[in-house]
Amino acid sequence: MPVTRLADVARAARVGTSTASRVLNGDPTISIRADTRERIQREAQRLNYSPNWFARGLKLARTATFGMVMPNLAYPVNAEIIRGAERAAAAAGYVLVLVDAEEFLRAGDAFQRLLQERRVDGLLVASAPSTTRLPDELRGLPFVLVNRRAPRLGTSVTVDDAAGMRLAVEHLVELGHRRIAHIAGPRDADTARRRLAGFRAAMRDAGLAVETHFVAEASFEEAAGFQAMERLLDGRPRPTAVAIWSLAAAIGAVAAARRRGLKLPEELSVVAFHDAPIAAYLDPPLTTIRMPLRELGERSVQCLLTLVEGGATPSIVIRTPPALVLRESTAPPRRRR
Amino acid sequence: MPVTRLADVARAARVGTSTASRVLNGDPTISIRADTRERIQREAQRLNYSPNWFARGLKLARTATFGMVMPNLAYPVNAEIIRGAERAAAAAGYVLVLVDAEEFLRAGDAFQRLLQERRVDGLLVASAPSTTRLPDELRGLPFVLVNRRAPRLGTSVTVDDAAGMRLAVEHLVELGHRRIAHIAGPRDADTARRRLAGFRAAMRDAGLAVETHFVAEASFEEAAGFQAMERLLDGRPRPTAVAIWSLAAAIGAVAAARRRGLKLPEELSVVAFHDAPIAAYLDPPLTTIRMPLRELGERSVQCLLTLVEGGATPSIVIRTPPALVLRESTAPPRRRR
DNA sequence: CTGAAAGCGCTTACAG
DNA sequence: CTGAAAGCGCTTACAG
Repeated sequence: MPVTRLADVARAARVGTSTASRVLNGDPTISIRADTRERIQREAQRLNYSPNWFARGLKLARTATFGMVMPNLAYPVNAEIIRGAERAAAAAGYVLVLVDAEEFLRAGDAFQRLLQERRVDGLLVASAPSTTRLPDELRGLPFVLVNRRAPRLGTSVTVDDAAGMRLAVEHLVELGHRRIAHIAGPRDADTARRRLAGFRAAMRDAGLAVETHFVAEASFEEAAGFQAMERLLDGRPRPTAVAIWSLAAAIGAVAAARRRGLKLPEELSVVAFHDAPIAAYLDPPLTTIRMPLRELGERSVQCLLTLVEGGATPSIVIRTPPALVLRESTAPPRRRR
Repeated sequence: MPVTRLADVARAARVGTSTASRVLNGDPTISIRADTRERIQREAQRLNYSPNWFARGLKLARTATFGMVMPNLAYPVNAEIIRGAERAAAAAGYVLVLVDAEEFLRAGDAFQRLLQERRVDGLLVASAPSTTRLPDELRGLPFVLVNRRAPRLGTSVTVDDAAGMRLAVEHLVELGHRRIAHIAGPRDADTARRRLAGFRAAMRDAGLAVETHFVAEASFEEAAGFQAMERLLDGRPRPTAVAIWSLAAAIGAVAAARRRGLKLPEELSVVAFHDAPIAAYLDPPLTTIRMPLRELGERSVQCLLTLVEGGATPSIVIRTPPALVLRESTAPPRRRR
């Protein structure tokens, strides 16, 4: 494969490489005869020229690449954040490179090199628990925290988790529920803490008590949701409804309720935080809270862009209102039982 | 951030850059006094040196990076392939960079540049339909098709889809089913065709007929599985069991059966191709066929590695036997009804 | 045993 | 209006 170099284009267009470079990069300070410019562009096209990325990167110390560190690539909810980020990055001429967080955090491994060798201009760090220490190699590299707030660490972009969970509670209250429980996420996940706070605030505003045994903690996975629901159902009085911090945990939780022989939604209403296509095909189809995740991805990239260009940017909370996706896992509580 | 260059290390160790380079890269042809070597290594360590990736890439025309084009990042099944590939790549000193197939195939967009600018040494192309044309920019770049067989295109690594589907059918036959249907994938997906072939072969070997209306086609998504199941259930005689080509389609299909009021597994047995944690939490928990997907990822990287090093490699079919994961969506058929 | 020098393919002051 | 030249940070024949 004979690769076309800038010199080839310049020769073909009968100009110097500097002129070719400036035309092809749209240098605004250049003044050049229209026909020369066209000749250069035509030849570049004809020879199918594209600049050698390494030569350019070496010269400019700039990669036009962002890395995105994502835990749980398998979680359908994350796909939407990724998609948003990819679009925004592409629009700005950047390539987005995805990195599995688990691999990323393993010290000494290949991904550390992404940073150490400055192969990316900036990093989007998504959804890691607050306790995670960012690798030292990150020093000096612009990054933004996606869906995670940690003021001491740096700029972050998050959605309004509390508002989302409030919406869930309000829906349940409106249906007539009073004994509403919450399956919360781990304490070290700030998203989880905000959802819990939103839950408590909404309950307070509705004049409802949150008994201690109405909050169960579950990590992200189905299995944890399953166990948390079992604990909830062991308590007395039993809740008539539960708002769950993640879709995966909700799927596990619903399985636990079913296993106990509870009829959903008649005997127990469930609403899950985050929506995904699969929610519509569960038994029962899950009522969910849809968050502006694509926007989350887009805005995160925009923040990173200004950081990379040397600007400063405050942390952002996306206030686009969450939406209730009404399906069949919520209903008015049974009267007495 | 003052970045350490090779020259800094060389100066600190009081050697030339060529010597430093050779020592740090473990050049086997070098002969050097042990203490000099140690001095160089010590200084590199102390100054926290890591080579500039662009300079090296420019010189060597080699990136130590593989790209992996993956459709449907959200599909939990893919996560396992990715994980396997990442591990194998890291073990060989390569970074694996994930690219969303949808973005990838959009012409003229940022990801084309990954190829055109030779930012990766090779490409893993996963699961695209057979009709997809690979972009022209791919010319000359080593690539392997993952989970897709297309001899005219190039080397591929696949699993034994037919054996997997055969296992599903045999399980159903053993339970006593005779009217077994199949929800197949799109005809343009070669994985789907092989699963269909495996289905037919296993049915034939069991002496069972496959009536035309016992094969329904569904794309990858839940919604398509839902519709395919409806078509299957509209036919007469009705199947007592169905083997489904993808987990997502199976989730949709089960929802359709449930919507019709069918009791699973008593009135209808279902087995899904591919396993994932979520399968255990569905209603009923899904019996699935577990394929060696991690191995698929690993072997694909190994193939790409030999390709990149200039070797030739035949296409591979991984013969590791698939496993039946027995859960609660399969049972003997009801007698008469 | 070790180092000076060329060159990978760009961009960009600088000089006409 | 345009081009020659330096230099980004490496690696590697080549010469001692």
